[in-house]
Amino acid sequence: MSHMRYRRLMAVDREHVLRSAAALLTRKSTATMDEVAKAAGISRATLHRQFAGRDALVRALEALGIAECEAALAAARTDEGSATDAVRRLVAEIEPHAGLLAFLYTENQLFEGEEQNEGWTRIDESVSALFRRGQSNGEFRIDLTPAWLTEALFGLLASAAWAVAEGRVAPKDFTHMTVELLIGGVRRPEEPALPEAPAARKES
Amino acid sequence: MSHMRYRRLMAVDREHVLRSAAALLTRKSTATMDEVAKAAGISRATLHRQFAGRDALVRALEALGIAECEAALAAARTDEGSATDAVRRLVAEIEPHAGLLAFLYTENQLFEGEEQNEGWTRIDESVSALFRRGQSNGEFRIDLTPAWLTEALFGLLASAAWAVAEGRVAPKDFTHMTVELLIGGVRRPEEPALPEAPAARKES
DNA sequence: CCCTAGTGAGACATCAATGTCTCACATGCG
DNA sequence: CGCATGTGAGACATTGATGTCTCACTAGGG
Repeated sequence: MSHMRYRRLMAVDREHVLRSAAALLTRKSTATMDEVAKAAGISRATLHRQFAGRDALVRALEALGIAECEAALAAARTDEGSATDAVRRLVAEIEPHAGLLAFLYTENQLFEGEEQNEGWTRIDESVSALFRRGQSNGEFRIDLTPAWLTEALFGLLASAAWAVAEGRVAPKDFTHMTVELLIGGVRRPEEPALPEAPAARKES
Repeated sequence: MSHMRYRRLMAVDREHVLRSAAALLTRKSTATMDEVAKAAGISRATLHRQFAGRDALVRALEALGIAECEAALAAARTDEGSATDAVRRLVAEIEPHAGLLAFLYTENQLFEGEEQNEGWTRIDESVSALFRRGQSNGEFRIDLTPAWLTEALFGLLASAAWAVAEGRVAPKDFTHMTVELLIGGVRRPEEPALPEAPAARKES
């Protein structure tokens, strides 16, 4: 935005185009280049000037998703405090971009080739490291591999994004539901012989 | 299979075609009708005689997935015993078909229309009922809605199918990882003041 | 005020997947 | 041994998305 003034004329805001495309493709992953252009408020010609083709657009979205994941990882400071809280922060940071993630998740075209973006590898390793840390310090169970926990985290994020988009869960519950299921599972926490037990954490 | 002999000539086994298509599309969801035909060992013409088009094929796969889910629900007897064990049985029953489920999951074309197959609705309700039962009898926490838990279950199944297909987790761990994460979450179960605590359930 | 860069609109060719058709062939049946 | 049925192979047209190009227009800079 801020650098827009430096461009001559009403140059297309590449960032805005990407956001629009992400929002549209999240809802309709088969959307046409024409639809993407209209959603961004530009013509197909201009869209094609920015992104050489649908493939280039998807790649750009992938890069955007990777950048946002890495930004979220940095902002969540996953190496500070308890691993549990770090996971909470991480999910909260990623939440706004879960829609894009869900879209990329289904774009298996990105993964079936040999040359899959190394960015995902780095992200996977960062998240895995977080789970490994939690296992090392006794917060997390050790019978679930960090690789699986990482997969599950992104899977739950995508599921939550879908569920919200479909109106099956309230958007405000996104983080809570994702994080709480991942952290604590569905089982009701056992109450160690307390006659009066708090049913569940009331905090919304 | 058994009724094959009743067909004249080497009539195409519709069931076999569906299975092949499911297996292929699970790996490469953009596979061409020609590829699907080759994978099933038949010609494109014959494939097209069985399924009027790609759309019809996907619909048939959807029906197959629904049927398998309902069969799994029935076999798991989700209304017997503890809800926790019922979830375990359900995941174990669905596991063999998780690949197909994962494919259908990404085929959002199936859901964006207005007329989405009511079979999914019935399945959702059955699974939701199971979670609701677990909440009613105190096994499950009540701050996560049954709708979300249902979404999460299928999301985790799809994630696990992907992770196995990509070789990130061992196929034999599928059920355990899915079920244990869903049931217990990632947090290590608290050990109520036992000096010598079993680290984690050893049972594989 | 003129010039230039960037845009929108549309025409046009291309390309891949698909739907449709024909025809030869094989196999089981009578 | 013919016949009928279902199949494989391929040709062909269609369709929809895409890539490419031209051209007029507009808005800002000099």
